Amino acid sequence: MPKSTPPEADSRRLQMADIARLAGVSTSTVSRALAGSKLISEETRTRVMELARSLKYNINIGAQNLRMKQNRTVGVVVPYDPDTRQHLSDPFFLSMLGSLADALTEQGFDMLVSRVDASELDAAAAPFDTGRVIGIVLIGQWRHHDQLNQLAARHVPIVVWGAQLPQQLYCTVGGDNLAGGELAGAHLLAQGRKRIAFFGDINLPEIGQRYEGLCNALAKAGITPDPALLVPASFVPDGGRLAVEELQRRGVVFDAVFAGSDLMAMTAINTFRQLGVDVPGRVAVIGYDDIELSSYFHPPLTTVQQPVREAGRALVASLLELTEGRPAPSLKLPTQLIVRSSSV
Amino acid sequence: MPKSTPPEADSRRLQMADIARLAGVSTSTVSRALAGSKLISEETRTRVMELARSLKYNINIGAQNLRMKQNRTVGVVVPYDPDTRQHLSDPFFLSMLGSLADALTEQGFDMLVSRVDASELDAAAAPFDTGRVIGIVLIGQWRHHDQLNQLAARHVPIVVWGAQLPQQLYCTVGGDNLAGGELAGAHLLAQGRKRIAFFGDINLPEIGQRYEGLCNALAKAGITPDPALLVPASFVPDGGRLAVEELQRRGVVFDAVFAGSDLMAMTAINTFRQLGVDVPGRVAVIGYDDIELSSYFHPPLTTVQQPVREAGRALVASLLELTEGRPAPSLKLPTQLIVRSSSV
DNA sequence: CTGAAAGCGCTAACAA
DNA sequence: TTGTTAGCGCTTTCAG
Repeated sequence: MPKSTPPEADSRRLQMADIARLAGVSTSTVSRALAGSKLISEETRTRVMELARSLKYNINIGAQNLRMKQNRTVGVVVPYDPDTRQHLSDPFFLSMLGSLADALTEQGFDMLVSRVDASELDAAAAPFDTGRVIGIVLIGQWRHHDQLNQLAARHVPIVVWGAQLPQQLYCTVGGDNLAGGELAGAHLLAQGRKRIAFFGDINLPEIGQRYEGLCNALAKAGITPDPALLVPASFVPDGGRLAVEELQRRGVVFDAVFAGSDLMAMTAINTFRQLGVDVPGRVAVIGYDDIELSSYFHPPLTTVQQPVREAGRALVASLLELTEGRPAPSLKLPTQLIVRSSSV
Repeated sequence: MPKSTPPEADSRRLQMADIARLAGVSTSTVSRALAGSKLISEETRTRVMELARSLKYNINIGAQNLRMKQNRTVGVVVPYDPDTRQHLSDPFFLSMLGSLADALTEQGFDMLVSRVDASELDAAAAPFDTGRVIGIVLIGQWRHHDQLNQLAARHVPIVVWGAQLPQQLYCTVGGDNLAGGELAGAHLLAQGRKRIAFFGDINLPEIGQRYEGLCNALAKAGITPDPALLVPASFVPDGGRLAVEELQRRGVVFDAVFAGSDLMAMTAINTFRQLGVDVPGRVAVIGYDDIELSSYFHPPLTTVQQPVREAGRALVASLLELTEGRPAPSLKLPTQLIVRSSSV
């Protein structure tokens, strides 16, 4: 185990006391000057600031935080699900990370990123428990509703990207999965498709709501969902391929696929191509997320767009509410159907 | 500006002194017990530990760090280039982030992620200067060689993902771009292609070396590179399309494209498709990076794989060397040609 | 084996 | 306007 301290051998790090000595004042004066306090005379203030700048002195934030009992870091944790293996490599999650980085930077906060094994989700609170961050944004609700509730009950300031569930103690920000699913369903129905297969694990709250949305759309068209068309695909790399094969094995008739994620839709389309099934001719396919590559795909993928930009901002805003002791209501962000060639 | 302190109104955070009082010992004893010191009797140690666990007490790392002058956080900074606009949304960079997260977690380090405007790159050192991190991993060398040299000269422990350059004071870890370029060129030549266009800004060190590799391959085949085949595409979202259009405008003959990134290759292929140009029939296309979606693309993309997994580990390993005062030689990681359908 | 006391680098009363 | 002093939450001599 390597030590983690730089060798202060040669040039010890500059401290406030050094600046004070060099400026011929007390550390309090330096502290005040650097903080822009009005208690300090214009003259000394600029003198101290100049000195500090020319010496490239920087305040030690750790010490400052300790003294002021403050902190401007938020934790972003990405649960790593041992089953599905979806982790920090999923394009959608990664884009959420980027969006969060932007939103936090904008607000002057630092971002401490960690991965945690989803099966021990309380570990997600570690950065908070140890005082490193003022709160946690968790990307990926999975099926850990209960563990998340426990965290919230422990008063860990946490906001989760995911679906709003009944009996929920924690704050969620998420896309409107129900509406998104319905949008997708309605679009497919409008194209004359009636046998719509759904790929995804409906035990995951978000996926479940997307499926429910699809069912709503079907209901409005007077169609009863056929359980044979529901394939419990997971987020494994080739989930789409497996789902298509399962569908074939079942020998069920279908003319459209609504996949729980873009990645799944893409692998499904590739599998169809290998099988000589024309997309969208024989089967219309629609994905979910609108990751960047969806538009580059062939055929360009019709999909439901998640509001990633807004998501980052909203997650941060809600977390800040929580850390200030105000309640943060869960939020449902609007989604949008992006029609491209894979479904028309 | 929101305040960033949680309301300690109700339940003040537990401290060591609380545990000490409850256990009827001194804080020193608690400190030692929790640290697993052998100076403490088996009995008190377990008693204290039990108590701490049952009360869910956690050591305040900030205070601990201050006192011990240590730190187990490393900064990962992603420069945001105002020109090319490539930032935290590029799939390759994002996957590097993931890989770093893994490598750091493995070593028990936390990861502080920040974005900085590449035009003020010294800001990259801020987390180090303020004592928040023990060193910096910078993803994206761009053309900021000089600024990076300055950071290194200031003794900021920093390792950069990118190309090794002459007169370089900082440590780089990167793929072997020269070999990668040559691999790609040789492959294309082996397919009988002789007029190979290159898409990318060769002023960027990594891209430049890839082009140089291509030229080496051409030279070995006795072919002189044609400047008309070099298109200075950038990383803008549809760089590939623009490059193809430029090529057409030039009216130059070509039978292959080597793109500086997979994204560029993909948009190029899409453009070719729209123009009715068969890939790989009329034009073979090869990308660079091997991002996850390359294999899902149609046609599946031939590309040069960057060793992302190893990269994360290597970057972290080198940084730790630096922080311990040891020199860290720059590293060139082997790359690999992944042949898929877009080129054969 | 345990406790008292000093101090990490900084800020904030309180005095001057 | 400035300095003195105490102390943020922890670890570690140094004594017992």
